[in-house]
Amino acid sequence: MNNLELILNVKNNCDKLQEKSFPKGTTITSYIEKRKQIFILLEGEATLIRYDERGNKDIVDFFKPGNVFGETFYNVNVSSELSVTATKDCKVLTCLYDDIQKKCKNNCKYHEQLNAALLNLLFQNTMHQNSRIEILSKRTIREKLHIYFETLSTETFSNIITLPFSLTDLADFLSVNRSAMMRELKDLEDEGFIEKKERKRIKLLYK
Amino acid sequence: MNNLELILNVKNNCDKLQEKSFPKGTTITSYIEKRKQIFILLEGEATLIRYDERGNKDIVDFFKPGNVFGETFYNVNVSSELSVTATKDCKVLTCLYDDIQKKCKNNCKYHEQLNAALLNLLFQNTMHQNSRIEILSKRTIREKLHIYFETLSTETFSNIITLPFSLTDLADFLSVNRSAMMRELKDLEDEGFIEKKERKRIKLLYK
DNA sequence: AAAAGAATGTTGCACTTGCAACAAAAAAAT
DNA sequence: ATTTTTTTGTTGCAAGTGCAACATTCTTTT
Repeated sequence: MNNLELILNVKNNCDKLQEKSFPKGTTITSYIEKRKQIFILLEGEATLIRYDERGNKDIVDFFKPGNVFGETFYNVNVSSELSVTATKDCKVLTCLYDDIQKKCKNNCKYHEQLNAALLNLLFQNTMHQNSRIEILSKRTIREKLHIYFETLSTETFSNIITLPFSLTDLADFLSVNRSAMMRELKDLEDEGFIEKKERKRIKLLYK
Repeated sequence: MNNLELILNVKNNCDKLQEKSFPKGTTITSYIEKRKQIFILLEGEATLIRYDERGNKDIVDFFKPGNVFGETFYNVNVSSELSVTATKDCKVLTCLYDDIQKKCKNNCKYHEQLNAALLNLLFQNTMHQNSRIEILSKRTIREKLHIYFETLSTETFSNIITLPFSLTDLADFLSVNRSAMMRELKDLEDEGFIEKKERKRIKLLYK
C-alpha cells in the first residue's frame, strides 16, 4: 500500500478523517478560519494563491495528489490573503490538526497508521518545497526557467515537458514579470535551447 | 514534554537514534553519501550551503534547534554540492530514514513516540519553509528585507531584531547581490524605516 | 602587538527586469 | 455563431539589481 491508500484505509475506519469534493473553480479553503485543518489532496489539482495589498496575484504553491496543505503551515501574521482554489475537480481528505495526535476514545489503532503515512507525505512535501526554494533562489529568469524545466523533465523522463499551468501562471509561480519571462523564452528559443511545441509543451534541446 | 524532549526520551530507549557532536566550523553532512540519514538539530546553529558550478556560494537554509535536515529532503539530480556546516558548536540526533518506519525487533514502543514527535517537527519545518518561500517570492530587495525583518520581529516580540548571521550571509540567504542589498539598507535608513544599532542589530521604525 | 583575514560600506556602470500598453490569438461563455 | 474573457506575444522605457573594484573597519590568528 502506498501512502494515499494507507490514508484512505484509515478514513474508512476512523471518523476523524472526512472526504470532501470541490468542483473546478471553487475555493477549498481560505487561510483565515480559526479551525486548524489540514488537507490531503487525493484527486485533481489546486493552487495556493495570495493577493497582496495592491491586489497582485501570486501563485504561492501548486498542489497535486499526495500534497498536504492547510492553515497550519502558514504564519498567520502576514497581512495578505491566502486561499486554495481547485483548478480541476478535486477530492480531498481533511481533518483537524489536533485530532491527528489525539487518540480516539477506543484507542483506535488507525491513528498510528495515519501518523506514519502523514510523516511520509510530509517528507515528500519538504522535498517539493526545497526544490521550489532552489528555483526561487536563482538570480535570473533564465536560471529559474532552466531549473524548473529540468525538474519537470526528470520527473517525466522526457525532454518534452508539459507545463501544468498557463505561461501567465508560470510567471507568477517563478515570481517574475510575465513579459520579461516571455522575452526570455523567446531568447532561449532563438538561441536554440528550447523549441515551443503546442501550447504548454516545450522541447528541451540542451542535454 | 515538548518535541525535542520527546525525541531525547526515545533516544535513551532505542538504539536507532544516535547523538553526535560537531564543533563550530565542521561539516555535519554533505549531501552525497548514499546512506539516507535524517538529522535533528538539538543544540547550536548550522547552515546548508550550496556551491554551484561557478563556485558561487548560496545559503540554502539556516537551521536552529528543532530543525530537521538530511539528504532525504533533496532531489539528488541537481548538479551542485550541498553541505551542512556548523556555525556554532552543534549537537545533533541522527538516524537512518528507513529505520524510522521499521519497528525494532522487540517492537519497541518508542517508535510510535518518535513518529509523533517527528511529525510535529516536520509540520514546523514546513511552516519555516513556507515563510522562506514567501520571502524569496518577493520581487524587490526592499520587500524581501521587509518581510524577513518582520518575521524576526514577530518571533522575538521586539522591534529590535538581531540578525542570525552576517550581512554578507544575509544577502546570500535572500538571494540578492550584497552591494545592492547594502544600498537598499542605507536607503531604508535614510528614509527613516530602520535604524542600525550595533552590528547585526537593527531597530524597525515602521509599526 | 602586528599581521592576516573577513565583514562592512560605497560608487559607477552595464545589464536585467519590471511596468505599461497594446495587438493578436485562443478559450470560454452566452 | 457571436460575444466576452483570458492568454499569448511584443515593445520602449524606467527602475532595480548585479558586478567589479576599492577603502575602511572589525575580528581572528600568529
